[in-house]
Amino acid sequence: MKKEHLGELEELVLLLIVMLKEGAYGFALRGALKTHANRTMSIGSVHGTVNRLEGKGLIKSVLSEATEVRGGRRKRIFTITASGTTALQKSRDVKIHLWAQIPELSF
Amino acid sequence: MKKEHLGELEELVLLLIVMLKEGAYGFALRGALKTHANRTMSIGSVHGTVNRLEGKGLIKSVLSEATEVRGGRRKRIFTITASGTTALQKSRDVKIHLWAQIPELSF
DNA sequence: ATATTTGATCTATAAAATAGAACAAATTAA
DNA sequence: TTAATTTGTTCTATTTTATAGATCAAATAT
Repeated sequence: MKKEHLGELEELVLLLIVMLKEGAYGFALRGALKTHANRTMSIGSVHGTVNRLEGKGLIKSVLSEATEVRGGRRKRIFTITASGTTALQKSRDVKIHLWAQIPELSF
Repeated sequence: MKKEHLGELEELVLLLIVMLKEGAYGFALRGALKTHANRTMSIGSVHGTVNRLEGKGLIKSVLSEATEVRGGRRKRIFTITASGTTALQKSRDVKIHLWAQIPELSF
């Protein structure tokens, strides 16, 4: 029974992939997770998430050319797909709707 | 190693508990999940989530008195705690922040 | 050649999400 | 007064997500 909703981390990573644009690859995502969401994660965790996201068709990836920095290997660059965008908007809409009903949380 | 972030469903349920107020119990949550988030879930799933939330101290529960409707048993009423509210605000803040950086999603 | 650095992949485990059956208590009907 | 119905929670099992850490690979330094 395949789950059809975005996990919490999946949503974060999707958002970060859009934000980072051409710079969205493993280590960069890990860094962005830290600076933008205050999440310290292992690189394995990040790759587990993007692999899952790609398996669901919410993102796709291509290998970039190697750069000239010391050790700079080819990066796997991620970009969001149309269904990824839809999933993001859907989950955002639900939350916006719910928050709107709850003035008592002083949002 | 205990996870410290709100799962996707946990967040939804937390929000719904605040929204439903005194009416926040198992079946009502299941109904609200359907009408407000378009999620069809078994009652077992809902209770699994509230139990987890209570174990984390994000909500608490009390048994209400039985009502006089046919079969109306005592309900387990859930209310959010201070840390539950904090968790909700934290996760909301992160998303607001990220969405704000991504005008290209036409939010 | 061989360290060093940047990066992805593999393996294992814990936690979250999910369904469905079992159980319990109240009301209604026979 | 007891069987059926209704409202509700709890228990058990399984799948999917989340997580860390080690391993593997390729590029630049020395």
